[in-house]
Amino acid sequence: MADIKIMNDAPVESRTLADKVCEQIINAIVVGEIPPGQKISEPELARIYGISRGPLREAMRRLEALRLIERKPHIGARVVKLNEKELIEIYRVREALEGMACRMAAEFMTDEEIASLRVLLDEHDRSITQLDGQSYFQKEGDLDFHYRIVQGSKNDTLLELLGSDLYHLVRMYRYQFSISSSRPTRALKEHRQIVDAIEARDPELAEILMRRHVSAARKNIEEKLNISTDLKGEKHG
Amino acid sequence: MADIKIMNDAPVESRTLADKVCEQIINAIVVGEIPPGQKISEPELARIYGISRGPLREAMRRLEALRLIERKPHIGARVVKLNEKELIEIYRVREALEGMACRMAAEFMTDEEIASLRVLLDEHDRSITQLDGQSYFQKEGDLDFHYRIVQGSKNDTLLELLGSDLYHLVRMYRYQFSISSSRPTRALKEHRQIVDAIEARDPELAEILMRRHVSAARKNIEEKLNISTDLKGEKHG
DNA sequence: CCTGCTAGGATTGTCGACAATCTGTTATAA
DNA sequence: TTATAACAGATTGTCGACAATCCTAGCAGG
Repeated sequence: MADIKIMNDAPVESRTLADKVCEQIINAIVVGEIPPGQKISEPELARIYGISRGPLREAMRRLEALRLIERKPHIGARVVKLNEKELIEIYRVREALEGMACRMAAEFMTDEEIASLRVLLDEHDRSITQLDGQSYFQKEGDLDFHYRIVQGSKNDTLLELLGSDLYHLVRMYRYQFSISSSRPTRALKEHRQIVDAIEARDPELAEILMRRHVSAARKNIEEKLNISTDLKGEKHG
Repeated sequence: MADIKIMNDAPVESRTLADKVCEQIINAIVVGEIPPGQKISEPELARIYGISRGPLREAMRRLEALRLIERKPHIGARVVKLNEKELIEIYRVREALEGMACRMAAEFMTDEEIASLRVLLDEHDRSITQLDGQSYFQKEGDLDFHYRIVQGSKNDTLLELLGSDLYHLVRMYRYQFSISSSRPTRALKEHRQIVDAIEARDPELAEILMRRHVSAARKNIEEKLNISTDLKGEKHG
């Protein structure tokens, strides 16, 4: 059901071709349909999506701004190659930004939004116990929670930065590295603590908890990456 | 001398037309040469810059991503209208992002970079005492300092978010609202404290000081805006 | 006088074709 | 055999023209 209803604000309105194709390509890249590092052939993509190169190039400009592709003049565009360094960098940004968002959410979130957030967490709880925390929660469900917090900050700039820009990259990394949220139960517990702080209207605590939550996720990834690189190194010894 | 050498990474290389024109338009908008709220006529701009509408539209897509213009399908693009709400929002984002940057700068900045930062502050000091803190420091000099901190974080994602995206908007707001840094002497003092914390390799303190520094700037702006709106309200009574 | 419709003009969105640049190959010479 | 240079093919960058949509002025009707 969920798909990515979160991300697109306009449903199916009369948008321009470039916009529609852009969204399609975003999803194709995020899901891995267009693999990372692959060169993007403008004529080929134009043929696939049944449009001309004009709108396609406009869409690619937007993809470049989203850091989903990299362009070099007269050479071409490639889907971003995933490297762990940038992943860690993004989590640093998330820690700062979502910490601030959570602080502001504790101030400005409405009681209805908080209640709705609790319902969402209950859904996650069921999803975890039933499905052993595999499918939904690990992919989009977690971002769903975080997105709502950012919404609650009532800061549109923050919302656009995180929701429309960075989260595409986060989703992409999750699909590519198949990063499981590793400890869904633990994460859910932290989510509940965060909501508690927001409900208590305690901005400082809310920010600290969110920062620790994101920071923990980053450290977890760093650890996994180190282990995997260590294993790679062991092979030679 | 300074101009905006900070922002553009590539000097005058063989870039594409769209890129060069994009940069020109960015500066035109930031400086106010193209006034806020004005509708952008594609044929006219294309004629002015001597290019076709194709590259121009690509440039405009980038401008849209930078939040310098707003596009509506089939209607047109307008230069963003400046409103105080968004300005405050941006300062919240800066507080979070630059706080994190400063924390990381305290960890990863090289001794040479720190020394160079001190030299910069000495220049600012002279600039203030000589020119009564009017011209340079208030406009680009302050951002120069902040940019170097972000560079020192060694986090390219952070650098791109702040340096290539948000700072254009910050510069624009400064030109439009002619926001003086209000208390250059005070700001310089805070800058020195920040550098001290970085030099002491104290990430926590560095982050706190930077956040307070940005937060103080935000509150100062809020205060000014409230006063001006109050005055507006008084007129009617 | 005001409201709603219509036609004209202008602007945006899209397309196909041409020019400039890069990449890979091949031929030639040291 | 290796290195250099020219050539061919393909790809990207740019342009002008056509189609679709929107804004506005004018007019008919109430």
